[in-house]
Amino acid sequence: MSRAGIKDIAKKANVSIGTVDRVLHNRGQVSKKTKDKVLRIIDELNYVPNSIASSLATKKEYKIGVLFPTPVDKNTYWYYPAQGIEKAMKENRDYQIELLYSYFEINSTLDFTDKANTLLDQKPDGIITAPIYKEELLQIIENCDKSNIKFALLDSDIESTFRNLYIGQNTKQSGRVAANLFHYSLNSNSKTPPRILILRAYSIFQGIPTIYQREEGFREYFKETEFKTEIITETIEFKPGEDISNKIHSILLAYPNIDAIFIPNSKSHLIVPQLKGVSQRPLVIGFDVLDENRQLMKQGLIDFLISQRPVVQGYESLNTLLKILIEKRTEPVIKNIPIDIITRENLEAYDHLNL
Amino acid sequence: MSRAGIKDIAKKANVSIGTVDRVLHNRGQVSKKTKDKVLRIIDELNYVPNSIASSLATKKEYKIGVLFPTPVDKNTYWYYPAQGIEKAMKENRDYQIELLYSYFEINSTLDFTDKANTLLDQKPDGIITAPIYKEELLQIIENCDKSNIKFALLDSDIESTFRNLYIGQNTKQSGRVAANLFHYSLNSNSKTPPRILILRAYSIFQGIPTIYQREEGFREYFKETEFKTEIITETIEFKPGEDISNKIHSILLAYPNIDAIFIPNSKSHLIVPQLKGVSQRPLVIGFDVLDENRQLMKQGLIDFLISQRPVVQGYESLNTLLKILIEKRTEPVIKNIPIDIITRENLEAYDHLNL
DNA sequence: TATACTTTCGTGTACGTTAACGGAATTGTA
DNA sequence: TACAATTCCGTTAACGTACACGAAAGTATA
Repeated sequence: MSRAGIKDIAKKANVSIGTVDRVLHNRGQVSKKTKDKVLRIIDELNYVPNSIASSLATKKEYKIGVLFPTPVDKNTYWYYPAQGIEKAMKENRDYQIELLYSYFEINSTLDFTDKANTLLDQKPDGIITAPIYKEELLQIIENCDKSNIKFALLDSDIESTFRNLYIGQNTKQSGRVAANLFHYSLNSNSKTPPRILILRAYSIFQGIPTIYQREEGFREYFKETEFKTEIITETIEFKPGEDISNKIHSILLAYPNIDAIFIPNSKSHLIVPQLKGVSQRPLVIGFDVLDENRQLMKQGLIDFLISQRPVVQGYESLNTLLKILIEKRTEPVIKNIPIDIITRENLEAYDHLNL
Repeated sequence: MSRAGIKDIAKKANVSIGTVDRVLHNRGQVSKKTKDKVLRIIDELNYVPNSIASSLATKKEYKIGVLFPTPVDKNTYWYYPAQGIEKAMKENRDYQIELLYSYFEINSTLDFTDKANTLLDQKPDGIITAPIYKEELLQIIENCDKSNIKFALLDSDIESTFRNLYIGQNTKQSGRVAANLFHYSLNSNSKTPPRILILRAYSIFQGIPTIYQREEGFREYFKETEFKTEIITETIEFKPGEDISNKIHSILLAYPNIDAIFIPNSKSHLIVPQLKGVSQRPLVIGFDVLDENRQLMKQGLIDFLISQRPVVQGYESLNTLLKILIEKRTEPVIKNIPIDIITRENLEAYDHLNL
């Protein structure tokens, strides 16, 4: 026999499907006695709702807010999660989903809270965003909890005290992966230990924890292994759109005999073009396969890129959030994103939708 | 206004929904004149069927055959695609799918055609299998075409002259990826060029094209770059279950000063345990994150594994095949699987479901 | 006991599509 | 022209669930 439905339950419990429905959705209006009976039978038949029929019957429209930093172009990380969300929208076009996009200035905590609150005013069923400014975010999440707005966090290094949906990579570990690749690639039996430059360039207010966590993993790896290195660190803070080629140029000039550069965020494309003239090119590991990074890797200016699949993250966020809303789930869902190693040789094998 | 439905079309065309349904599904019984009219209006309203309602209304049961080599345990590659298929089954439990599993002896072409034909006798709607024995497969595919049985090929290096669904990796390129990793990791400025051993071990009758294609890419890479290497090749054919540790041991003894070993298939776990005593351990690159390979990588006996995401392949095969059957698609679908690079450091970040 | 109110429950319609059934219109045959 | 065969098309009952509506039963108040 095929799966038990609401009708089977009703028959077996000598009640109507209406009653079963009320029990299933906790709508009250059912005496404790019959409720218990129905629940028992639901359990007995181990009823699983037919989500197809369910979503056909409900005409509910889901409003979902998307709160990202403004993506200027394909060289902004935040361009990509939105791609994944759009893909998920297409696949779920049978559901009524209204997307409320909202963008905030990446270097302004004020703008973040501002846009977040505007979004909340529209009373969405769920919100997709990222923990760029954790302190401020905590406030927002508290509000959401009160209004029962579901929460999906991308790029979140998972140590959730919050609710709902978390999608992200083990950030520290991704730094270790970078170190490991250097370990393999740098010549160990030269007399002096290899010199590695860690180059942080960001326009986020006070930087973002991600960068430091990656760096932490990076250093930890070398400390654990017997591999000796000399690590130099440089930081560039800049405004979005600002031309920093000079700053970078002078840093690179200051350290002429560097063996490797570690760029702990997506900004390789701002840095490595300055390496074009250099004779003994250092090894470069960066993050995120942005459009320009991809080009520079093809040209041989970037050796390794570590991807955190932003498109997949976006895709999964909407998909899973929707599932949470439909199935009225409450336990938090955690999706761990693999740490992909991209080189010139496997770059083409990843189409942009699974990056 | 929301999406146009079958009813809207009917109204606008002054026909009944029955007629619209007939033209939508090409069931005939409609005069050319009204058919054209309906088609025009379908186009005008750019009607997209509501697949939710559709799948609720059809009670069709889909029979899908799965034809794989017998998976003995978690160290058989073919254990993993089945995992993915099971995952897809769970997600699609609202559809009525009957899975017809069929396993053949991996070293017998006869058993393959035999099991394949038995499967076809059961008249499935689709078949999922892999091009292990291409010649024999061609026959089967021809038969399927005649009976309009849809075909999904896993692990297929895409150069499809066939139909339906192809899922696979660019095999040759994956060999290049391996070479590229050696290129980074092997010490270039020693006096003698590094010595690389290619070790093929298989129990498939006459080997499988995949192995040779990977090898081809591997050699091609070194030929293209100026990187000098000495490449030695050894082959071991064995019966499933046979203990080949002695054979491997003697091969490794024969080449004591090897710098690296390239294992172009999933059999690392049969080979590298023999390296345990060796003082100057060679670099090892293998394929596929099987259970044992994973352990050996953790122990440091395997440096890189290249994954072709067998679980994902299985998952996608059923999912997409189902979509093809439901939407009655005819154009072939091709899914390109990324070439994942796995190391000790990012191993844990891939849970077995996205490998 | 009559009336009003509350709780509990059953019925019916809807969601958009599928597909069987049978009636009307058209064509063919004598 | 009458009748059968065929083609065309409309009606209707599903599919499993959601939810509004109102009826019945139970409880409280006079």
